Amino acid sequence: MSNPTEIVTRFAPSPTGFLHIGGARTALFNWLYARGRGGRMLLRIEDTDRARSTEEAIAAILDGLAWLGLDWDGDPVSQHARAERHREAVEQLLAAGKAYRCYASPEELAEMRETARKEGRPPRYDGRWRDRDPSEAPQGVNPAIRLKAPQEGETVIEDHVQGRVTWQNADLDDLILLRSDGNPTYMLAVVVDDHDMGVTHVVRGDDHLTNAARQTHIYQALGWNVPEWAHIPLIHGPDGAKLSKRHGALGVEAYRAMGYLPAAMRNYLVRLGWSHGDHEVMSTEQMLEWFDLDAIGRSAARFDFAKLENLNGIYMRQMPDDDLLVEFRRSLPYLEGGPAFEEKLDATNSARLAGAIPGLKERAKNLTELLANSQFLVDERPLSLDDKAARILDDAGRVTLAGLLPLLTGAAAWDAETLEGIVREFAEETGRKLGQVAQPLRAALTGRGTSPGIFDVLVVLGRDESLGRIGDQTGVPTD
RNA sequence: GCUCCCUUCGUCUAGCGGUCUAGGACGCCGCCCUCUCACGGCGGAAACAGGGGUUCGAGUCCCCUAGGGAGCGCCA
Repeated sequence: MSNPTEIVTRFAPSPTGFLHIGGARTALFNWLYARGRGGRMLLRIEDTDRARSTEEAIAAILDGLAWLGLDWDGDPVSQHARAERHREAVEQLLAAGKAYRCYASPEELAEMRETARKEGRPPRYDGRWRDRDPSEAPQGVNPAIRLKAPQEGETVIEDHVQGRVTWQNADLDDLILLRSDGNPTYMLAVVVDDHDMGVTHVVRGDDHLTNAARQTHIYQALGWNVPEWAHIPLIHGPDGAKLSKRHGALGVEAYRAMGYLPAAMRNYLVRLGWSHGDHEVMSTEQMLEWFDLDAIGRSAARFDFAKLENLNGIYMRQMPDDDLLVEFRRSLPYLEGGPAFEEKLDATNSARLAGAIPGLKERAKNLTELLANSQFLVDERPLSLDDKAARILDDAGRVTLAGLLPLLTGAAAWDAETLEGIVREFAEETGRKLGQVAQPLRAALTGRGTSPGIFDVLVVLGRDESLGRIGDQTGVPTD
């Protein structure tokens, strides 16, 4: 029922851990390519390794994709569940004489690799059972099934990213299709599944590049069309080495916990290895329109937190206040200290938060910072002061506040314009610079040395709370 | 060891033989704005890995060297 020219991609993670950052980018590329061209993206869980696959990992991967805003068509396919079909394909190959039973023991195999290495040849199977008569099979040994791969000539793949890549068939060996316990190998399963699922474009990490050559042999033996390939470079850590846990190879949920926005994450990831002229910030719509496999670079990119941070800040500032507020509240359960903050969001504090968002979002590059900078809104009197605030509220600072308090108490209206007028006038008449008044005020109102504009803070906290907090620092009780 | 891939500012990249005295972004430095911190604005330092070719002309094409990466399993 599928359109013959329709593009079908797939993301095929193995559920042995979380969705790491490289996998997330691979998924994004698959998604962009398919969705940008009216095609479909499928999801397949490569769970043939039963010992290492877990339900939790599957859940984490689906959750990570959902958070990133990447969806797929149909139900996720379990590779393990298709083992019968994989065996069936091998029977077909056996019947056609394109595969054979191999009785070589693990010891023999190890020895083969050893000698090959010594002689400066690539370590590979020597094909000792390739043309041997079945009657020579040892008793009581279950054979593995190997592909009878071409031994001469060369195998060429035309890759959308890597270009034309050529291997001498002599350097490739007869890979195992079915293990001696009857279970299909990854190499076989991938080919059969991609074919059956109608995948037209295989977009994956370039650690699979050589696999493409060997898988091509399987496609050819089965008489199937070879899909289009796009092997994208891996992401490296800041030091240029393979991305490891101490770099950025965290699960995407870790980025959520650090307070990054999914949209910013997508934008950062898509620019790693791909670009469209000088465009740095682009909407998802633009990505879908511009993204192309042929424009992906061939060299590995390093993961740079500073740039992610900057992009995330841009997204936060660009986002409408209401949207950011929703996103922020939704992420609270995942942020450190978020749940405690959430508990304090009664009607009053929620209103304060909503009112403070415009001033807050200019000053935070991620939601974790936004949370930290929002803390003063829900803190209870009397506020505890951080070091900087304590220094500002020295004797002189307290005297200043004591002088200002009555004027604020008598404010005709509690809006930014009126309050600014009062404070500026007070500063002028008492021969102080505005900063000499604003800073003590800030310290008293927020308990910190930095905050959004002080007049906005006064308005957001409201008259009673503001006067109360100032009073707490002058020793003059107001309620 | 063998096979394959890669190499432009610290980082992500633009560049698809002449428009490159190499452009943008992050980061960094300086100045401005300013009630703090940010935002914003302006300016600055900063790269074609090295060597050979090809060509009238090379960051762009070819080769070599060096450096980096990936793969070489009855793992995926």
